[in-house]
Amino acid sequence: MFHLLEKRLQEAVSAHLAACCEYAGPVAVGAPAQPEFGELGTAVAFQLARQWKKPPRAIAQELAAGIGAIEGVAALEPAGNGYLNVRFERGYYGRQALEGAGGVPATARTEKIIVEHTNINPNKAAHIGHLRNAVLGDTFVRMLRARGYQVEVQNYIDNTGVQVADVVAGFHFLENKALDQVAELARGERFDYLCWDLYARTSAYYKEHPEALAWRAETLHAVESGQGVLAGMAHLVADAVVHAHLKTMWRLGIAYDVLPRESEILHLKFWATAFDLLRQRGAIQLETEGKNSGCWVMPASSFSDDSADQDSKVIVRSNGTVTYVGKDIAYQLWKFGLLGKDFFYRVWSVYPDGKQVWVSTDEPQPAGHAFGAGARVYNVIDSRQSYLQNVVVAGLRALGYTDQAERSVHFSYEMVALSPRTCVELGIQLSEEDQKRSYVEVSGRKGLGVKADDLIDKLIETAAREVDSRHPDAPAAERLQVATQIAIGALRYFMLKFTRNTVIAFDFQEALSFEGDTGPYVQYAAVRARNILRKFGERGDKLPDFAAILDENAMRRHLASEDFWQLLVAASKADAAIEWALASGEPAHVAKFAFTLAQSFNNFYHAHPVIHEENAERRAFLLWMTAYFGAQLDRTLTVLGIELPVYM
RNA sequence: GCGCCCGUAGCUCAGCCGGAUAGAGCGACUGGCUUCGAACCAGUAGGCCGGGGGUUCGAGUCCCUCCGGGCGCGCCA
Repeated sequence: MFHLLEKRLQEAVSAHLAACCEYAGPVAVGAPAQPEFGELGTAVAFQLARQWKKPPRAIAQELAAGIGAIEGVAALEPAGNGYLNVRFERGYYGRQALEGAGGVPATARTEKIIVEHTNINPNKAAHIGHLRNAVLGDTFVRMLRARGYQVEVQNYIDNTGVQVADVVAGFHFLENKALDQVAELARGERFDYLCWDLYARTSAYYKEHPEALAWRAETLHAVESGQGVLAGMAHLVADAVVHAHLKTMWRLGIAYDVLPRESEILHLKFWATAFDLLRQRGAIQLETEGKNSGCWVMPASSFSDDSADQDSKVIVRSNGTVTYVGKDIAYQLWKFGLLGKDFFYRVWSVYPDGKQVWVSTDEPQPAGHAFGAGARVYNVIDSRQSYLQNVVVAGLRALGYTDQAERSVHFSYEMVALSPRTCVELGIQLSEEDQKRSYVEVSGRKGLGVKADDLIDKLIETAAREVDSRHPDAPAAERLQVATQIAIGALRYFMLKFTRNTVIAFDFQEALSFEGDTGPYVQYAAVRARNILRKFGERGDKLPDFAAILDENAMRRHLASEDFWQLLVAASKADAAIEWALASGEPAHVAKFAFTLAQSFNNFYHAHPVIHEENAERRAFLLWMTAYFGAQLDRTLTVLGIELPVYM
């Protein structure tokens, strides 16, 4: 609702300035510093003052007089040295909020947006760093969908890379396991945990015995040829671990549409096609001398401003194999539908809610689902890869796809490290240097880190203790469900409360907290709102007909109270918050808004008893406010992927 | 050496293309449960927004510079 008025004001001011003075510059509209100043304001008069050589205050006055009536706006007030503040018509605003105006985007958007996230190497269990990736990506998807965008969620599976090869080498060479033995293990519980340990052990073994690296080479070679025991084992391991990852992510409410796999990129020769394109259009060139002799490289001038100081990037090695960046360029081309090739697809698995997730395959399938060919692509990838992501985008540009290069976004985020205190809890030995730092980086290769499922389990355990003590008589299964929802709420909120370029120093104590700026705080507010309405019903009262009782005049009477008015304005900002978060690419803003909204409701809850209100009209208003807050909290939590427990 | 990111209250962090008196949570201290359940609320203390220069009517926000910290810069992915 707020967003609607915000847009309306912005358009009115812009239109007026265009008509009267041929001004076409930007007009920034936002909430004033103090609520007493009004609901919205603009400082545009200060900008104009310079050009027009007039005092800003005079301009603000002219604007106030010239803009004319705006639907829903009661007054335009010049203020301070040149601000123009706006007061809403309270009765109108309340009534519009009641009728649900401004809740949905006016037009559904047809272009397809691809969001790629998670992308965990399928050779070990997911850890907290992967959780940040997946939660950020999933929440961004939910934000887009909430605003009417069509989104396709991809989770890229590198099932033929070094990491999988190392685990396979571990099974085969280090542990002398046969294919059927590994298959047996893969059918068991927590195969991803077993791989986690084996991966660490194999990596450690390489370090002690560098000659064992030949195992890796042999395995990679076998995987590429697709023949033999090692190749079969690689398939088995990767598939089993992908199933484990999807299960872990599903615990957090995260699902995917399609899993494009590296193996099909190889078999369907995506790279060969991309290579022809790159060569024909001169994006890459064959080096004939120097250290990169025999390699196809992308010149530094393609991706760097001061190319004198930068090395060119090898795309094809001197032995003819393609690097990661090369494969990623091919993959990006496919995402935009520019490769002229596609995968075949089959159903990988079905989620408990019936939704299907598809996987790429090289075997022809009956015509069915098609994926890729997006108009816009977001790649949720850790900021440590920004150099490589730049090269990939430069590849698009060098091919002449400048539009697509601009629509390919590296949705980057900083790593999740561990607090020193948490390292001690996990029994990780810290050097003296590390102890002084505020955080310590995790390492999958060394097996150091917090596994996602362990963390979720620990959160559920902590939440369950609280739930059990508060609701000892509730059925056990229900208590567990509530504890799970609280745990997931806490975890998702924790991963979202930081802006993307903040390094998270993960700390158990902090993450296990359910008070203050946390997910459960927001859930608690929403549960309270629903409890009021439920309790009201349990007393045998019927919910009043809000639309009939609360006409514009009634709204105006109740919203004359500054207290109620500020609460309603705060509650009505959900769309504005989502829109802002989308524009700035910061899911954290939605989390922040959810917290502020919950705070507002808790204030309301504490200050105004609803059920015990004796005046019927006022009670109806309070009940409506409760319902409105509840709906807004619910909506915001949905965007954050946080569920609403039946009680707390 | 080059590139990117960070530096705001004791701690962890917000701060919407530059706008009015810099905010929140935690921690500390004081108070509030026989009410719609206190996973809550009200209040107090706590700041030269890393230092210095510049642009501007106006700078936590933009530019330059220095200091401190992190991450990248492979024919690994």
